[in-house]
Amino acid sequence: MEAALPELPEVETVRRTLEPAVGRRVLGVWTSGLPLRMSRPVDRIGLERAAVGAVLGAVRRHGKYLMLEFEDRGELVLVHLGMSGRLRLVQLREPEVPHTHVVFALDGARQIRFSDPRRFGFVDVAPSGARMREHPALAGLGRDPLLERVGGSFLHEALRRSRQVVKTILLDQRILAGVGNIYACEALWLARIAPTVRGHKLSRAQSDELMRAVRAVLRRALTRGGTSLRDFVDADGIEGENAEYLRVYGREGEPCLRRGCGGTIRRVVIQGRSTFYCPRCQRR
DNA sequence: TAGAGCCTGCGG
DNA sequence: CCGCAGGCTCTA
Repeated sequence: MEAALPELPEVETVRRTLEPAVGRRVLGVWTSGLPLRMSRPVDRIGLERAAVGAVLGAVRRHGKYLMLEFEDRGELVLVHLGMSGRLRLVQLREPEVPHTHVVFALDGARQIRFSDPRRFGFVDVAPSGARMREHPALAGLGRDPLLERVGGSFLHEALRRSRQVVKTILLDQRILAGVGNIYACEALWLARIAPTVRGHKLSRAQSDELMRAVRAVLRRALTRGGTSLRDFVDADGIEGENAEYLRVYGREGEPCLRRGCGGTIRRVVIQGRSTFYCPRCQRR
């Protein structure tokens, strides 16, 4: 079992752990100089303009994106954790982990540090407030299932418009923001829908059930996210926690955990991603 | 719209 | 020691 990838619940957990930094002033910004997502360099000048000298006003999230908002500034700092990104609020004296790429020095001998071995994540500057969506990463972002009321009708409409299989649609951040590979698998299992079904084949009732399953899976993971993060320093802690609540992900060849099903979990590749499901109880 | 590419760690 | 892991962007 692998450690939790940063999907919506993990990102929300990170957001909460950053809250104590609100009210602190940014004294400086340091960058490693290495390029991050898509080999793009970090805009250090922009980060300084947006943050240095300002007081952190809020830490917000939409989907898998984090936004650091500052008081009396027209820009915010946008963070995506990619696959292996970490954003941590630490004491100055805490040793720096390898692959640290951006550090915000705060008053009170604290730092916010972004580390990311694979460099699939990024830290960038975006306009704050209503103009936030001018940043290309946020422009087409869909609805956040935990921040907004998203009904089955919304999902049903998106499914009807598409010729893609349902799992691909769940992963489309332009529709629902925050669902990743693991929770897409988990939600489909919970809703008893096979990942390979074409979206437009789903009934309104199935869409309702799937939307409820998405929320349930994300909420459940979020309640355990705090636990995972506390155990985070202790790397083994996360894995145990993860394995405990994942019903299908990573369980190829193992028995389906649905009561009375008796099926065996299968792995298929959809859109180049491992997809786990039970061919017995998840309807095609 | 499908597939390549980005990247490092780690499992086989 | 090769190849898989995967979120997102870009290209054909």
